[in-house]
Amino acid sequence: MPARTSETKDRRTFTETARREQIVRAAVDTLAELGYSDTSLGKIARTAGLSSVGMISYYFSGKSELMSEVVSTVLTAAGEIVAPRVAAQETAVGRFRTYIEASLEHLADRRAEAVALIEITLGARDRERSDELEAGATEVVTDLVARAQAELDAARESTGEPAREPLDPHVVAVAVRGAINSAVGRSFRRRPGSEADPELAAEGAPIAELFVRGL
Amino acid sequence: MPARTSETKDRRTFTETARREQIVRAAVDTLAELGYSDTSLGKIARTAGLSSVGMISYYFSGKSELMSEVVSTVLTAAGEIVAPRVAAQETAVGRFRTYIEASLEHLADRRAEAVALIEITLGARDRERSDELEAGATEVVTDLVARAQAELDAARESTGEPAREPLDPHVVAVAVRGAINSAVGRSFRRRPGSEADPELAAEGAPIAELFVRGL
DNA sequence: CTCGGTTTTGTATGACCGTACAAGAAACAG
DNA sequence: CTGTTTCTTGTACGGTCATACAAAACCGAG
Repeated sequence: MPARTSETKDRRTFTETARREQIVRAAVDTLAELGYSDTSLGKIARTAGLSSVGMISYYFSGKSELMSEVVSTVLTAAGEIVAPRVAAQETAVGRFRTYIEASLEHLADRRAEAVALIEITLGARDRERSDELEAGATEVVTDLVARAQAELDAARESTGEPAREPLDPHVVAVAVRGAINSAVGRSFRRRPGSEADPELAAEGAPIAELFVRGL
Repeated sequence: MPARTSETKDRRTFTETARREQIVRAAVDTLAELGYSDTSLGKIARTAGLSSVGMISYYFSGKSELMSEVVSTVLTAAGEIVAPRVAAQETAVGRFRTYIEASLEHLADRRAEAVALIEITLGARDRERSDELEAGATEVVTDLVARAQAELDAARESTGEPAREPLDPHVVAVAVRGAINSAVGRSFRRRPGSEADPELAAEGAPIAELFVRGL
């Protein structure tokens, strides 16, 4: 074991990162095409063009780690696209609207990733981590909803409009996330495959409008 | 083969109907507890208190038929509760609102059935039938949405209120169904088990209000 | 009691799964 | 060239699954 200056371990070989990426991509495509229950390491290896399942075992400690890697890869990519667009908005309503629109536009471009994520979330037996993730996402939306609500209420008060009975932001947030997932599912049913779906991207605006009107 | 007057086959033995019912109930509970991918005929037999899986094979042609029976049983029960309540409403908005409220109240009382249905829908490999079912349900909602929209538009016009840009009823319907499913899923995550969840039942009104405001 | 259908039990089979592992091939450093 | 590490291949094991099927138990009618 050679002594290094700062790091004691060389972290990742070139081959290793490339292989891991290749396998994760194949896992995403397989999950999207076959669903969680019909996805096996053998099928993933086949999709990836690997001649042996042993390959996957070499680069991942097991199926569980591979699935975790898929989830974190997909979520990280989504966050990097959506978060800055949301943050760029100046009003709370704009941020809420943009979250929905940007999410659907992003998912329309990467439907396989989106479906793979849903499959893992609903299919994996180890639900603790999935639930944690879902809860985190819902919490973000809850915050966006609450702030948009406050902004709209203030605006209504200043123009003398009658106040509305406030809706529980958490309930609204769950509805929003359900609407997004449902739209993605329908898009995939309507047109299976990995190509982008412009119809899905176009649904962001009306869905956002629907919820903003309701706040 | 004895010749009968009208029916050539005696339809169902007493034992047969009772056993089928017992097995379907056990399937529902198992699906709700373990999820589709961890549900097997063996586990279902165990839940039902049967000493052998052969029992299931005797009363059902296979796993596929059992799952179909679960789906149709659950959907029939739901329809019998929700449909008359919806039909009793006099206004289109009332029918739309009642659909959401009655659905959530019914599902709150029978969460195991609801979760089992979702598990089959998302987990079963034979997606044709599930997609057909989901499409049918969404079509019903689409109709409710379109009529409520028309009613609200007419009301706005008669009071001189400005007209709203109309939202695609199909997009709204998908959002509604997603919101319902999402609420059920969260209820089950919050409190696993088969007992009724009063919180879920109470969410019907605000969710309906949210969508009615948005139309 | 006896017989014929119905119901229940128990087991066998073949397929697929995740994982482990041995052995070979390739890349590479000294 | 040689030894070592990294990478790849192929196979084998233990387990679970859906299904099929044979034998036993049950039960009502004649």
